[in-house]
Amino acid sequence: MNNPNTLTIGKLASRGGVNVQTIRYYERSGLLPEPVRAASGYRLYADDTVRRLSFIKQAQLLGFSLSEVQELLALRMQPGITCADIRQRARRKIVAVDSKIDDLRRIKDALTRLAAACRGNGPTSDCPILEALESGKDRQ
Amino acid sequence: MNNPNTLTIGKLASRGGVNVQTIRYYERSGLLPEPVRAASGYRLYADDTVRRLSFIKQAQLLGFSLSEVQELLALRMQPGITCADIRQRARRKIVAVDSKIDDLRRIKDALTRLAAACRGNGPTSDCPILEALESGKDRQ
DNA sequence: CTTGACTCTATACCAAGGTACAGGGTTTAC
DNA sequence: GTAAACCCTGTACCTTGGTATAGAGTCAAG
Repeated sequence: MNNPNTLTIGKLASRGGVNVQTIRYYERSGLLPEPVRAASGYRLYADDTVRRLSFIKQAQLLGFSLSEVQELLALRMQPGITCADIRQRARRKIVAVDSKIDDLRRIKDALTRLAAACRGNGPTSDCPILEALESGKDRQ
Repeated sequence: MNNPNTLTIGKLASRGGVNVQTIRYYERSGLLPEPVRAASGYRLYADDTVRRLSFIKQAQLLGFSLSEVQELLALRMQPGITCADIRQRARRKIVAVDSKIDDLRRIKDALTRLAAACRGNGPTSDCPILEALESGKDRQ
């Protein structure tokens, strides 16, 4: 029983490294359960809520949106859900991240081609970069 | 003089492949100049406005934000600005895109490591992915 | 017992890039 | 000559992930 509801929202915020407003926002969004309240109406959190905050932040860092984080949190609690289901989510996210990397790579290639085509002297009226943008021919 | 102001906003929109609202939005944002007006108040555009719309869209596809597009458009008109200035912008954008690619690659690596650590059998309570998220140890 | 720090709710605001709607006037096609 | 299709302005709304502000109540220290 080292888990009494003793954290006020401000303490939870500073331990979790987030803003007080953010915690209330997460509660509104369903990412954090509604906490118990003191007689004054103050929210009181258990210590392990810090870990839940950490979960949310780490998942965000890995590219999961808050609604995806919510799904992960919900999955975790559902009986019959296995590790494989979670891994499935991770794999789908890997595919999505890969696709974004490809997009950016194509963008980079197009920019690189344009920058190489531009000799860097002469007025902007002759700039191949600007010409490509106008005619829409920068993607080969 | 094959450039009279004959395009209504709807025709410009369909030729440019954008929404009528979008054109008005671009005007508000300073990306498109205020067009001349018919006696009725209707906007009338020259044919080459289609090229300007194309410029905007292509630059967006290359990762430029609308405010950056605005800068490019402004640069183009400034006397004394050369091709090299434009190329400079392109190179800065390449660096930014590269940095985003690196971020995504790090994310992908972390996800891949986690997915590999997960054997896929067993309950979610033992899932290494979920554990990593909770303890914040997924980045090595 | 007062002052400052904390908390409460409700609401508004931010970026970015638009989209939608209301309530009117205009133009075009039949 | 009328109905559909178009255009006008102004305003509100959307997403995502929060942040800020107002006005009020509460808690802890001196």
